[in-house]
Amino acid sequence: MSTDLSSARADTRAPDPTDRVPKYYRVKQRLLGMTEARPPGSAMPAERFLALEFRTSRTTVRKALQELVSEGRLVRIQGKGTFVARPKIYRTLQLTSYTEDMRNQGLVPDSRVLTMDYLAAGEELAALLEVKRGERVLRVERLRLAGGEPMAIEATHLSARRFPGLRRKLARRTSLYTTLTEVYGVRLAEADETIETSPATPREAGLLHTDVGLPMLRLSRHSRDGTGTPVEWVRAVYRGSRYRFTATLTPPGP
Amino acid sequence: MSTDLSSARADTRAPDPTDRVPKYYRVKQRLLGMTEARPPGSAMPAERFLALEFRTSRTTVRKALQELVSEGRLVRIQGKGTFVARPKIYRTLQLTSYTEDMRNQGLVPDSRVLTMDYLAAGEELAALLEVKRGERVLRVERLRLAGGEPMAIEATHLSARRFPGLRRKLARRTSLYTTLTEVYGVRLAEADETIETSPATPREAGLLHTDVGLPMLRLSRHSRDGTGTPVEWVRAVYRGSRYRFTATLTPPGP
DNA sequence: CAGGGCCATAGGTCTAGGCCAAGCTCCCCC
DNA sequence: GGGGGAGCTTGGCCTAGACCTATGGCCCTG
Repeated sequence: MSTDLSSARADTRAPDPTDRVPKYYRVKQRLLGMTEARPPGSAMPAERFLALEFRTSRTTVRKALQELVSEGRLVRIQGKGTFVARPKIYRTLQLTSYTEDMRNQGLVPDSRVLTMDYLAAGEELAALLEVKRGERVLRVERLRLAGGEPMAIEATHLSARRFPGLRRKLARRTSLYTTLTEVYGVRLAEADETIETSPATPREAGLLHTDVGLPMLRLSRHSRDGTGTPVEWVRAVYRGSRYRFTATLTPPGP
Repeated sequence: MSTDLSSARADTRAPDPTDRVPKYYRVKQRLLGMTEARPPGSAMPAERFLALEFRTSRTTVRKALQELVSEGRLVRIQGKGTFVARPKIYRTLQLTSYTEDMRNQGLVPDSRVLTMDYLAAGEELAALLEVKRGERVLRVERLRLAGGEPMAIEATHLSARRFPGLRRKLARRTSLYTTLTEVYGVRLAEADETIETSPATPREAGLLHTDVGLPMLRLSRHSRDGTGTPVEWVRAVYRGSRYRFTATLTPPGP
């Protein structure tokens, strides 16, 4: 086990630099084996114990564990321990509501409004919503839960002029999309979505019960109604370790 | 600077646990400021220098730098230094070819075949391609480049029986999709795609000139022709720090 | 003048260990 | 019997430093 380093050094230049495997990565693979052998929810050995067992430092074990956490295979809870995680959830990239989408997977959805306020449209936001610069925009920031677990943070921006009184109406109702249809007669027809990955900020980590710096899936959506007029602009952050997006594609139009 | 921790401890239970900011994160934000003040390609100070300047350990500086790398804001080159990165590239989630998509963004695309071999379909692959278990499947693994820079690894799986001689034909031609259409008369009509994030393996990191463990965007695509028959099954890995996916969505069908 | 080797400097990996914060258990005391 | 705290265990954060490899400039030599 300790000869591998020297043997790697022996062949001065490997044909492709594919073989150099850091020590933490081999630890990770052994841990992965342990993970797969246990049912979700079961406890892993403590970090200090693993460090002894693998004859390495706790730092190295932690790096391996952290990658497994970011893959959604382990969950760490300070003061309790490290546990095998449950499989990822699918999120459909369609114009479906979060509530609907989660129910289809047999999960109990829930939403909590974090903030609901007005702000003055800046350059970019004004262009996206087709309002004048400085016009009032309603921002609704919600925490999305599934089975009691926080899953995503979603900030929706809508023109305050176009949807008067929306703020008060939303205080009582749950679904934004239903309200838009029933009260304002607006139905979403299409949307552009962008997906990328980036690490969690401290605020996001706190709200999502996740660690700072873990990879998140960042999604932004720009939806329009049947006439092509913009309705909403959304920025959402999903826990990368819990989610997976699916979409159905068709060939480019013209 | 050192009172923040004790003040956080003072109020026994903060309303939301949003404020606890690790030291490396504050370092990151200062580095982010430096990043934004410099043009792409310019050099950042050395890690050891930054550690002295911020009165912290090199480990902490490295953690901050690593997050900025994973966000695609910095690039690190061993032996040279750390440099400000260029902005992310968009990849359209449509049934367009990689080549076409990159050209639309003014980038020079290129592909290199890594491996091209046959394998026997396992349970899962057989179901996806609608072939019998054990039937021969052609796997083409390609490295995708843009502007000379490696961007993604793509492994395409196709039924060998349905596309006889494809292997030889692909040796000369560049585009798989064009070959399918012109030689076999097959045109892709729709596809299911799944997107998630997970860390780079050593092999991927080597091929993509990236660091092991950095978040990648993992995409799998299942395409069908006009009759609904499966044509290909693709697994691809894109550099999360360089890419961003976009899709246009429509409401659910029925 | 070209080639080759030395060396300084950059990032890459790993160690050993300190202290903090969150859960849990158990026991003592009222 | 119940409440509260002490003390253990677990993960979270940070330090200081060793040793590695890749790069590139400098200098020496043929």
